[in-house]
Amino acid sequence: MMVESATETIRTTPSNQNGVSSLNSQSDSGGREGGSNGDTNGEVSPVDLLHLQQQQALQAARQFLLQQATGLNSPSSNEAKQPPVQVPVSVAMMTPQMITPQQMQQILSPPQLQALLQQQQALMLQQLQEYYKKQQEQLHLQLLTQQQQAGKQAKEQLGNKQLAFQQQLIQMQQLQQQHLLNLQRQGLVSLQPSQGGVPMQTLQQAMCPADLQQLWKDVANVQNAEDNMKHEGLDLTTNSSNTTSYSASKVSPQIPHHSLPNGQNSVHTPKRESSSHEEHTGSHPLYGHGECKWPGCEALCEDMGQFIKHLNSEHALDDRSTAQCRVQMQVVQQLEIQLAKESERLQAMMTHLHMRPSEPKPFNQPLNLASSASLLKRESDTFPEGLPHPPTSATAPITPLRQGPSVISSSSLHSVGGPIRRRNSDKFCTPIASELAQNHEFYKNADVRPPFTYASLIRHAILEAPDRQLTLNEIYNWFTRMFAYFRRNTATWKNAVRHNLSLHKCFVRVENVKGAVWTVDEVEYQKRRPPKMTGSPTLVKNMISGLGYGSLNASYQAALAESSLPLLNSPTLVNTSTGASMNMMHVGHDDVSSTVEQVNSNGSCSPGLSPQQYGHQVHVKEEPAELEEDNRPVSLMATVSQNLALPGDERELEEEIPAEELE
DNA sequence: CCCCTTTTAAACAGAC
DNA sequence: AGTCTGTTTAAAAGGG
Repeated sequence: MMVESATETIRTTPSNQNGVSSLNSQSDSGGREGGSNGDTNGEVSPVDLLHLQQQQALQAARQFLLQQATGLNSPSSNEAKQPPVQVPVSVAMMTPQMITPQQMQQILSPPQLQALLQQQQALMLQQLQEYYKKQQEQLHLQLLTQQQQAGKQAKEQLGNKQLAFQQQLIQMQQLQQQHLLNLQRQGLVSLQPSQGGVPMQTLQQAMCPADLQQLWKDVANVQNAEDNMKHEGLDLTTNSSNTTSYSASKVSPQIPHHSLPNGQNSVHTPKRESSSHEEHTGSHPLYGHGECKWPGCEALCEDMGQFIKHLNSEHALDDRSTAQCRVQMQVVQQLEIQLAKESERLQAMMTHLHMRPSEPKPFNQPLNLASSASLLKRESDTFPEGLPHPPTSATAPITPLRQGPSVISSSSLHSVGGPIRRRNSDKFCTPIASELAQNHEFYKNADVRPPFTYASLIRHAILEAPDRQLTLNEIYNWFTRMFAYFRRNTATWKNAVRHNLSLHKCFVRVENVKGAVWTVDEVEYQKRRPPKMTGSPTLVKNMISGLGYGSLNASYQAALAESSLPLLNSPTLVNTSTGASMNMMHVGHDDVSSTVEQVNSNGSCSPGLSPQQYGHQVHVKEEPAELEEDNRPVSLMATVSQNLALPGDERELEEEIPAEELE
């Protein structure tokens, strides 16, 4: 393989994601105090430029999210063609101020980010070019003017000024080139919707981390201003306008807002169909805590009368209100669909587990974790599994919302936290496969370090093999084949691979006819890493709060099913859904990986559980006994039943759900 | 601060 | 002798 030979010595930065961040830092710092603007006119400085970019990105991002969230198909978006670049509603619904950059990354899957980025980059590029052009023109003009006046002015002065201008001009050009180069380097310039392999990196490189951070921050800030409208949350109108004015004013007014098909959509849409506005009655769902609860509005109204007045004046039947209304309708619609689905699923699950289908509790549902993107973050043993075939979730297809198996990946969750631990959730089949598949493509082409540990990668590689065993060399090949990242620094990661193979008990070396092969001892693998995973509690909470929207990540569901089933009995937990369920989800989510992986090899699995896992391994070394095929598959069921049987018994729970998590 | 996991580096041994 | 494989040890980084 070229891989081997390609032992590039180029950027051998051992540090993980360094490469990514380092690149961009320049753009950021570059503009910083550049103070270049000060003198001549109120020219826009690099700093402003950056702001501009950020704003654009921000807009694009918000647009994207909202778009996805509302399900409104803006004709302009080119992702239309692209498969499942979707963001779960819940994401958009999340309390804005809580969305951190990291979470964003985690929320959006690589492909999504790519799409988003591409969009945004296209815009930015375009605008940048225009901007540069303008600037140059202006400079030239000024230069000319100066020259003309030169005659009357002291030569020295002129010389200085000219020099200054020229320098500025040069600076501009350099900046521009640099920027373009930068963009090109990342392949951003070619905004083909193909999405083939624009790596995550791209995003990060195109915008330095700082930019990104800023971007997210801005998003948060802007939205922050509107307090929590998580419920109503979809009011783009105010948001977008705020955003623009707010920041645009700071920057340069030439920011074209056109890029936001959606936002305007809500404002300008001339349609006035649905006009469900018959609020103002006794108890006003739109009024609470002295505030108007209209999406995006938080006008303070001391009393009902005032509120009514406000309502009639501010939220009369106009285009805007209508648009907002429609959005809300969509939201509700989606939620209903989702609810129905989840309910159905719950029923099936309970039935399957021999539980009384008690009340179709509508409550469990609200747990949508719209997470996606299994972006960065290491951990999550999960692995982008879906390599071979994306077994669409057994359930998912229809709803636009949920349709995104690709969008939702458990990994994201874990990622949040860190190491997570997996349990025997392997039995579950989750729809994430497809998503992973996507990610897989991504990692294959993007020189991005996969967010998985060596151990999980190795395991995956081995499990993916026909007979679940690979030679060291085959493992190497798998790495290089699957991840662009591992096509360099071979010595380093190979050493790591060997090290991992030797170090972890879960990897068993088996003497084979033609040599030695490595296999995976699932039991051991599951055992390791007792440390509880902790997804960022915040994120979790956010998701929950923002939740109620979006789709329930299958993986989470699986996790939920696994770990929480026993808890379903407890009304408290169920109702509260938030805390408890969240945690539970957490607990399980890392399992996804395994789940996924299994899905892969098996090809398909029933939503319930797929018994046959990679059960049989070629045990050799030590204790072969325990893990007979028969035993494995049982785990889930066993666990469940055990739990069911002994509600009070902590045994299993302890393992799966550390006390704290249950808290 | 301690513990644990993961990653990276590197030394070393045995086999080919 | 050089390369591959495997095993170990150590240290640093990150998180809980």
